[in-house]
Amino acid sequence: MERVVASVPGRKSDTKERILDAALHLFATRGYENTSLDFLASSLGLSKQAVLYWFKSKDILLQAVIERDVTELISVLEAALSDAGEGWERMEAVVKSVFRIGVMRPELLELIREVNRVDSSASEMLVALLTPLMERASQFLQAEMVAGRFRKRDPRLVILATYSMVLGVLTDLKAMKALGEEPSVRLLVKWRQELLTFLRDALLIEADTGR
Amino acid sequence: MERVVASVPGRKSDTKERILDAALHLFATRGYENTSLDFLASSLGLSKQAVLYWFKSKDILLQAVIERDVTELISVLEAALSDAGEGWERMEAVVKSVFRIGVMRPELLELIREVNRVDSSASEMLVALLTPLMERASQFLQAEMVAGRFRKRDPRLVILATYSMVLGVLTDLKAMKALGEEPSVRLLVKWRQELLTFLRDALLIEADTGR
DNA sequence: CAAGTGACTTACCATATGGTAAACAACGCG
DNA sequence: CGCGTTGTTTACCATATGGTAAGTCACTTG
Repeated sequence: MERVVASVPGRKSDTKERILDAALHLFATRGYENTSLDFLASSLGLSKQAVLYWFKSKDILLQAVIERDVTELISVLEAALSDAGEGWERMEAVVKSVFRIGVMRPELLELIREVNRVDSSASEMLVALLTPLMERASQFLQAEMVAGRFRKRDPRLVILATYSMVLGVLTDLKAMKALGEEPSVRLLVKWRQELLTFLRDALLIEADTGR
Repeated sequence: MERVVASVPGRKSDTKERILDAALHLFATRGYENTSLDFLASSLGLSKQAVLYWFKSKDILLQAVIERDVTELISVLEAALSDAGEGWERMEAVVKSVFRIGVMRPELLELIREVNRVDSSASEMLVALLTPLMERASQFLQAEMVAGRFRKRDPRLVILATYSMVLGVLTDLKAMKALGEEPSVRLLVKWRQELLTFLRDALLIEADTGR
């Protein structure tokens, strides 16, 4: 409806990527059902059919967004889960990674929330993508517990709780409003620290790691 | 589409309540945009116009659901926040209340998730309803911190984190699937206990309350 | 018992939506 | 230069959706 960049109809266009970008943004911020192909297309200065040329259906578009962006997200987390040192350091690295994403590309996290909600083949895809990561995280936690560094808990609960907490702090903006806070980067930085401490107290077994 | 109970068209019908019940259920499980008035009505054996007779628009229906059900939810929490003893006991009572609701009437919590997401006047209403409760909870936490029973944290973060965590454990079923768990009451009871311990470690200052 | 009212239903409608079919423009290639 | 390919548009469509208007039917009340 505004962005009539009008790339030459000829060859080699970056349209596909631009559609994926817009879809990520709109699905995340306005919701999947609430984003029509017409709206999405015209926000790029395209007709709906151009979108349907690249992605045969809306559902397939959603799947493509997930495949591109969630895969990226997961690889970032996988990296954090592998790189950093032992025990708490590693846990901290993962949480910090998520926060970094939450600040720089909040739409990625909102997309996950959204896909988790929508009833489509896309959500199964998300589960399939997420499962190995969960499995790795679970094994990490279990190892830490056996080593006596983390309190013994059901690792799956720890994951789900942490996941919900971090995602919640980063995406539940409406709830923030009810708390009388406007979300800002400054606040998120502060809360990241507090949340890490919160998690540490909950997980780590006291061994005066330098309080 | 099936439930053609056919109450007498005459007087005094419970239709209004039945519509609210169905709306709560469908909005929570299928989402607001994804639930058409036609579908909702026919699930009650009514025509769409009967629904529009009681509620002038879909948005107003959503607001009515919130007004009826979220108010109820909040009063339950208010009660938990007032009744129980001091310190951790009270915190525990609140969390247990939420879990009780999550087990017995999961739709109530799912509705909150849903409304938090939908962009409508309804979400402002939710914020308005939730704000006083948040305020009370915040004051409670602050008092506990001053009294030296709870660790000193930003109360709003504690609320948001706890809120997200509990709601997440209770509603993020898809995430559970990725963890290889089918949600069941048995599991929830177990996780309620674990989550409480998790929270206690994070919040309570050690004073050997009977570890 | 006639008029009104409460609780619906049937008819209807404008609009939005996902999607199909076909035309069309620019380019690369033989 | 003609011709297929790629990317895109214009036309079109069936269906779904929220909502309006008016009718209907039973019961209540003056």
